[in-house]
Amino acid sequence: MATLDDVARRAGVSTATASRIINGSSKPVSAALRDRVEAAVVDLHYVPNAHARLLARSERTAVGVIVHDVSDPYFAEITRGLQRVATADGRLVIICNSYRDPARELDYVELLRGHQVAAMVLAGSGYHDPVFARSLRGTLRAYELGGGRVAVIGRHARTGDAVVPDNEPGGYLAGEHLYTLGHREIAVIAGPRNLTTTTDRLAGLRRAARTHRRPPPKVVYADFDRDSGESATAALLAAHPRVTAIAALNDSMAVGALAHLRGVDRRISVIGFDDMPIARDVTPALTTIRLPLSDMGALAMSLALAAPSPEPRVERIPAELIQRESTFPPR
Amino acid sequence: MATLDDVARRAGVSTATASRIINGSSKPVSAALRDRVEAAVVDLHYVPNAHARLLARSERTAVGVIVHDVSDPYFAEITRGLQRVATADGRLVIICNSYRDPARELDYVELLRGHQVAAMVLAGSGYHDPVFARSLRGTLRAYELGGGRVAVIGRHARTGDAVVPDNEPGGYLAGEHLYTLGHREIAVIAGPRNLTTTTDRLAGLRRAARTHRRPPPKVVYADFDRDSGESATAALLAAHPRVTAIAALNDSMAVGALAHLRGVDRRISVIGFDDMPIARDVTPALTTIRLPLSDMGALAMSLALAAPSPEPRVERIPAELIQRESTFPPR
DNA sequence: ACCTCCCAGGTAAGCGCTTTCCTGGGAAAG
DNA sequence: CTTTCCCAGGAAAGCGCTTACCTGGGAGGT
Repeated sequence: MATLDDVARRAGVSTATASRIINGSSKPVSAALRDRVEAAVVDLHYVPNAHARLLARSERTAVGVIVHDVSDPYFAEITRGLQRVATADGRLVIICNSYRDPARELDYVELLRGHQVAAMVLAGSGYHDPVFARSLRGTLRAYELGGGRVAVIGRHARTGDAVVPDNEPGGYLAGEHLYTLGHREIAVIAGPRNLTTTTDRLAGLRRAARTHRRPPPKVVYADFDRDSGESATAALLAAHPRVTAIAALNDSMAVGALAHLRGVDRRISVIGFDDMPIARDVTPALTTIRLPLSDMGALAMSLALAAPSPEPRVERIPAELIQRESTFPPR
Repeated sequence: MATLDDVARRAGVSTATASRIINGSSKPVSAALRDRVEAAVVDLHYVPNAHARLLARSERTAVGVIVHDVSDPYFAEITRGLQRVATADGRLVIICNSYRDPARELDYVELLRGHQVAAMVLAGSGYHDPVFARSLRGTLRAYELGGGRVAVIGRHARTGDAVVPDNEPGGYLAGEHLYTLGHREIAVIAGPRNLTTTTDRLAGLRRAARTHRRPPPKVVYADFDRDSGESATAALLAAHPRVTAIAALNDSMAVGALAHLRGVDRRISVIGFDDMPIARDVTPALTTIRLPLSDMGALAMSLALAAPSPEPRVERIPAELIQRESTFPPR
């Protein structure tokens, strides 16, 4: 690859001058030299080495994002928001998929730190894992001490800038909706046990049961994806024949539940969580608890990019019930 | 941030020794020094500066990916495949969204080049735009001359390693399916005109019409997303009342078409393209032309990571008709 | 005609690493 | 007790940039 040196030599100037021209420095340069350098750049297809540049200046410009999996629609939506504000700020974003593995998440934080990102946002749920939480806090602290900025989405064992969705209230809303429709026996398809998202949404559902003086809902744990939602539904209906409504802790699993129900002859309500784009296109259209995913991403990125504040900023994101056709009174 | 110098000083060794220990160099080092350095690394939360490291070694390790939009399920699937093989190879992948803007795509190629990526894969459709094609070819050539590797997905105006899906044959399959069912008057909801994907799929549909001795299908152009598919359907039905079947050039638009149809009282067949995950969960379940998206991504990344071959490698990906419930004979 | 001043342009010192090459001292050999 | 060899460890030269600082010569002033 052509280097700045090559360009300078070809244009017959020093690297300093070439650099100034290429970067549009404020230092005045004669038009003749400028033309020669620009011509050399084109001829040589010169592109500055980003690493050398980052080393030389010490401003950091890229930002990092750690999600569980970008190809999961939930994170795809959040990422869309993150990207929107990062790009508007002229920043490259590096996306890392942790696939819900705390160890990998930690590795990625280190990797991003090594890449000198200006900020990072952790967009996945928090984990119930004290050991992991300690290491994460340590690494993140070191990063922040070095001038890095971080924002998280969701409830993490860490104080700092965060956008935290109303998972517990959202769960409550879901439960309340079902009980109000007249369901007496409901079941929950939960996500992985070690995620705070699961815990919180479930807690809301349980609170709704208490408020409505019903026994706690039956719970079956699945993996937050469609297929495990589908099989969990099968297991659940077999084990608890009296259940008339199912609350899935995210829309993917709710879609799986719907798929299973399509094949069996039982009229069971299903409510999801998140309001992902598919929700309105499945049949019956999915009743769900909406979270403004893309806005949450945008907000998190704004926090991460904003000047650090002495007080941690915590933005609560309200959840909202979206009634469609997948919930109805029991017969 | 702590530097290697800090670590070396704290451990009372030279930076050379510290570097060797940290990188597990083959050079033997006494256990005592090793322990001191490792302790210093932990104490200081030291993480090597990736940029400095890249400058010093000259091996490039990251890879770049340019897609139209990761949050579009089509690209999400492809990206999943790309990531799978890149991660297995221990590489960081940098994802860039061009949002179907050729200029932005060009910018990203330069950016990735600047970041010294070992390889890049262009995962979006090609464009019909000779000027753009020329610049792209130039930049890519310069990149490859510098030792960079590139692979593309789809038909691009460029010779080189590529995985190219059977878009034309797929379009033909879609048309054939519809004509065989007995439809005589069909319409297609196409994607943006400047994409080769649109052209190719459409060409297949037209060929099917000729083969079946039918007039060419009515065409309306939309944006490859759900909402524009929905409104295109409305426009189309108004303009061409005799149409009994619609072929959408991707599943997102097909889903939009289905959504519109749900609201009107007309029994019209819809066939999609791609077989995205949602296809089986909409109602009626979407008949579509399947492309193994995730495998295509994986394959493209393998090509990009493999040693360069003198002959360009072109992998054709067959398309397959998946019959579900959204297509049926006209009444 | 001579001295300042100014400014376009160059010189060179890093940025944080890796790695080649060199060094000095102990072990082995005589 | 020397001499040779070997090897752990260090010095230093870059990698490709940016930028503070320096320089030389023309313009302006007296």
